[in-house]
Order: sequence, then structure tokens, then C-alpha cells
Amino acid sequence: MSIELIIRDQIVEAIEKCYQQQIDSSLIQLQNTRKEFEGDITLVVFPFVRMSKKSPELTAAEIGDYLQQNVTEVEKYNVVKGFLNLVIASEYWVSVLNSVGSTANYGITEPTDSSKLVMVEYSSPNTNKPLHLGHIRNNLLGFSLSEILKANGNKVVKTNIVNDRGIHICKSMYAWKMWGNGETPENTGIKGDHLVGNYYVKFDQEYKKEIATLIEHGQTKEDAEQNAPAMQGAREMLLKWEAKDPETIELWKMMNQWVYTGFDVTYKELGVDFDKIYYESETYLCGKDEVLRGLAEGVFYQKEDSSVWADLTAEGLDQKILLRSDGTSVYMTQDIGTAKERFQDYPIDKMVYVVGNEQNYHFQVLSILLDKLGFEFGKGLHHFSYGMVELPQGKMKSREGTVVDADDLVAGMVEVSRKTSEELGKLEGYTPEQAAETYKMIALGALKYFILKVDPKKSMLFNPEESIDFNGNTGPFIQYTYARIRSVLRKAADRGIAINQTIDSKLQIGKKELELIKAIAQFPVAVKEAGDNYSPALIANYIYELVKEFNQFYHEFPIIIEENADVRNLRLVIAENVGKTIKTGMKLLGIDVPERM
RNA sequence: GUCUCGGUAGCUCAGCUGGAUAGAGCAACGGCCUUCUAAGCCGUAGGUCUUGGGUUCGAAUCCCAACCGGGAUACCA
Repeated sequence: MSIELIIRDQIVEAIEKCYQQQIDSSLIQLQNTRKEFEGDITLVVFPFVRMSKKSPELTAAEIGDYLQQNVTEVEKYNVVKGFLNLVIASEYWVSVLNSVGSTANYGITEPTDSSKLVMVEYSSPNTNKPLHLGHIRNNLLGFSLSEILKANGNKVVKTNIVNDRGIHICKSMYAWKMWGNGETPENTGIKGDHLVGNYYVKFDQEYKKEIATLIEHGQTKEDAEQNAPAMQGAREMLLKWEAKDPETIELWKMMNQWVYTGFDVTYKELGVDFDKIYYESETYLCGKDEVLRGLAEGVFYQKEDSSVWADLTAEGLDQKILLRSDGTSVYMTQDIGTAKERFQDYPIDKMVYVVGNEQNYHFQVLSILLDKLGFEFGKGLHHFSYGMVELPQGKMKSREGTVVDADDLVAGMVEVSRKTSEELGKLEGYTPEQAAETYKMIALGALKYFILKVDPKKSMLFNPEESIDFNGNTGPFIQYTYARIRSVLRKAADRGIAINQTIDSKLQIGKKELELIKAIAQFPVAVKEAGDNYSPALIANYIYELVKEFNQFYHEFPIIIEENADVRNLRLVIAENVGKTIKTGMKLLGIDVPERM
């Protein structure tokens, strides 16, 4: 039982004894004592003043007396205004430290057979262009969220729905066919997803030229957009694709394969992966069937032009189209099919969609539609809605080339990392491979931490010139602290200092050491809150606080050169456990930590 | 128009289930490497928490309104 729970129970009793009142434990506000005051845990006593009918100070003193007498861990207390600061005996903190040291996966709750199965969908790329910074935020959030849910004792299936069909895919295909001259990733050396993306851009350029020409020849803008040969070609291609025209299918398969090969490289670089991949080309027909079933059952309705609709006015929403007048499916249709298949494939307890907040309406509607179709899981879908990444000049647009490409960004950061590392020269003795691995680890640490430390709900700004930082509240700062701890531990071993993991409970603990033990003790709380709130940012912020605390300690106090052997051992044990906690915490963010840097 | 999310230091962000004097990093300025890694540490300066009301012993935090910004809003995904 944690000290906090014990104190809560005793406060309830104290109120009953002193003021003859039964209180609800939600009235009990405990917080960590602010550093400028003496104490470890603070009770806010204002809510009890009404019961005691005494001043806040007197009330606090009475409760403090009771706790001091009845809770052995409460050594003493002091009162500042309406705040009761409790000083917890250092034996308790020693026992916490000892238990951290003896716990293999400190802070992590392993899943059991009866754990909930959570499916997390993330990434969900289109196969017509390479991944950009927006996708990076999605991928990092999805991966980290999965890790955090696992650490909270859930079973997690990571999934990806690949949007591999549709008019946008046909645009790239058409452009390649028209103007590609047989270019392939092999004969150009261009990464597959980039090559296909180039043709997506090419399509747009040619399309715009054609429109301009048609307008010169007297067509209206609307007509020109419809009649431009490029657009007609792409449409024709989509029809051929749906009709399973062999040549078109062949082209589609070839170009998609280029993209997948490219994506795999990017995913591997980012360190994200999936347990199960769904393809829209395989689920959209199922969605169509479901919509038609809904139509037959009277859940949906059909207009004269034979398009199919859902009426959501009773839910306070609009009408939503589910099948176009030509019978082809829309985004929503596919998501219905994909959802159904997933719940058939897995015993899912919770479905989480990691998708940008521009889709809030979409998922609200999806949930209602699935419910209307009789799927009991419909209401329980969770849209993990995150904010957009913006550039100083505004939103990113693939077609206009105002995107920060994922591969370029990572490569650029690795380059900065390499330069910095070489200047500092701390990797001497590493093989070129080891050094390269470390540069990459640091670069990705910087990128991932930069993105994950921000509250997922909020939109964030990425400034290419300023955001690539390796100092301050950054991933490399945390990685550096870890490497520093490892260095200390290596040196201790070199000097033949054996670390005794079990600290004597009577050992006097210094103030700064105590702060660190308390910080380590907060880790499981941070993991739980991150899980409850679906927020990797809470883990990032926690680690930053811990690391700052450690660096202050490091500068102020000697560790291996401390002469008192007991104190030296205590500091080594603390350093080791801080390192352990950093490593576990960063793992939840998908960030690795280096032994040296 | 309607719905929705946001507005905290020059910049990027914490803090938001109400609690003590609103915190970090970057940028600026000044210190600290012949003791364990200076990608670090310490210090100076920087705030009407958009504005106005309300609830409360207590509001950056909750409620209402206004202003500003992002997003969505029936056949793009």
C-alpha cells in the first residue's frame, strides 16, 4: 500500500475522530510539497475548515497531530497557512528506493490473459506520395501510445490501414504512364515513394496547364477542370481499376509496390511497426455490402439519382453520403468495412484511431453509423485526435511542395547530430558503425522528443531553422544524461567499486538525494496518467523533470569520488535507478538511449 | 451561419479533475571545465495567463459573453 493511500485513510479517520464527520475521500487533496517548504506530502485543509469551525492553521495542526501519532511513516509536520506539510521518515524513502532496484520492469504493468485487447490504428498513408512531417507526428504518437497502453497492462495490436486505391492513386499512375518514360526506382535510384510522389506532383502541373489551355479556348473554369485530358484519363483509369482491367491492375500493383518498399525504409528509420496491415482495396467492398444491407434494412435511404445516404438529423448532425450516384464508395464506406473486418479478426475490447483532428466529424459520424448498423462496438470507438503540425508559413500541402519530407528531415537531423558529435569527440574508440548508430539515435531522439513532448491535442509549430535543437528541453539532453550516468557506473566498475543494491534504512539521506528518490517514485504515476489521458507528453515532461533534477545533483555532489562509502553507494544506486527509469520512460516514447555520446 | 479545438514571457511549450510567490527551454546578458561526460550547471532580465463579467475562503485552471486564430460542416481521402 502506498504511503499516499495510508494517509488518505487516516485523514478520513482523523476527521471522524476530531470533528465527528464522515467525509468522502474526494475531499482529500494531497499534493507533493513544494520545494520551498519542508515536507514531502501536503494536505490542503481548506475543505475541512467548515467541519472543524476553527481556523485553517488550527485545523491543520489537529489533523497533523493525529497523523503523526497514527501513521508511523509521518515523522513530523508543519503548517503554512492552510497547508499541512507532512514529513515522511527517510526509512520509507529508502524502502522505496530498494524496491525500485529490485523490480525488473519498474513502472511497467505486464499484461495478463485477462487484459483488455486494444487495437491502435495509426499511420494510414496514401500510396501516392511519400510521408511528411504530419505523418511523422501521427506515427510517433501511434507508436508511443501503443507502448504506453502496453505499459499499463493492456494487450495491444498495432494496425495500419493503407489507402491504396482511389482517384488520387490513379493520378500518379496516369502521370507515370503518360510522362514516365519507363522510370523505375531501380533505373533512377530514386526511393520508390518519392518517385511515385513526383508523378503525383507532375500530374497536378500538367493538369493545371491543360486547364489553362482549355480556358484560353473559351471553356469555363468548371468545364475545363472536368474536360482536361489528364483528369479524364485518371477517371478512366479508376473505372478500369474497378473493372479489374489486367493492364491497369498490373500498373497499380507495380507502383504501389514501389511505394511500400519506400515506406518500409521510412518506418524502419522511425522505428515504428505494425502487427497487422489492412488495405483499403480489400475492405471497401465489405463496406459497400454493409451500406447496402443498411439500405435494405431501412437504416439508410436512397435518392432518385440512386446515391445512398444516412439521415443523422436526429443526432444533431447532417445527412451523410455513403455511396455515390455511380455506386462507388466514399471514405466513410471504407471505414465501415474496415471496422467490421477488424472486429471479426480480433476480440477487440477497445478500438483507438490515431487520426488528425480535422477528422473529428468523420469519426463522430462513423461511430453513429456503425451503431445504426447494429455493431455494438460502434459507440465505443475512440478517436485519438491530435493537432496539426504547422510550418512558419502555414499549413503543409503536398501538391504545392510546402511539405517537410520525412526522409529529408531525418537525414538532415542525422547530419547535424554527426557534426555535433564529431566536434565533441566523445565517441573515440567507436567503430564507424557504432558511431553512425549513435548519431542516428541522437537525431531520432531529438525529433521524437520534440514532437512527443507537446500535448497531442494541440496543434504545434515546426520551424525547420529553429526546431532542430540538441540543447535544453530536448531528447539529446535526456540521452546525454543517460550516457553520463552510464559513464559514471562504468568508471565505478573500473575502480572496483561494487554496488550494494540494498540500502540500509537507517542511512541518513541528504536533501537532494531525497528529491531524486521522490522523483523516481513518481514514475509509475506518470505512466498511469499517460495511459489514462492517452498522452505521451506526460511521460516526456516527467522524464525531463527527473533528468533536470539529476543533473543538478550531479554538479553539486561527487558520486564515485565521494569518500564516505555508504554515501557513495547510495548515490551510485540512485544514479543507476535514475538511468533505469530514463531508459524505460524513453522506451515508451520509442526513443533509444546511448551508452556514450 | 452552425459545431468544435485553442489563445500563458520576444519565440516554442509546461501548468488546466480550482490551492501556496505562474514554470521550463530557446534567444539576450554574466559566471563555472588540472575531481565522476560543459549536448551540462548557476545567475540576471523577461508576465495585465486575450478581454470583460460570474462562482469561490481561493481562478491561468470552472461557468457565461466578446475578440482573435485553427479545423470541420451532404457525393476528396
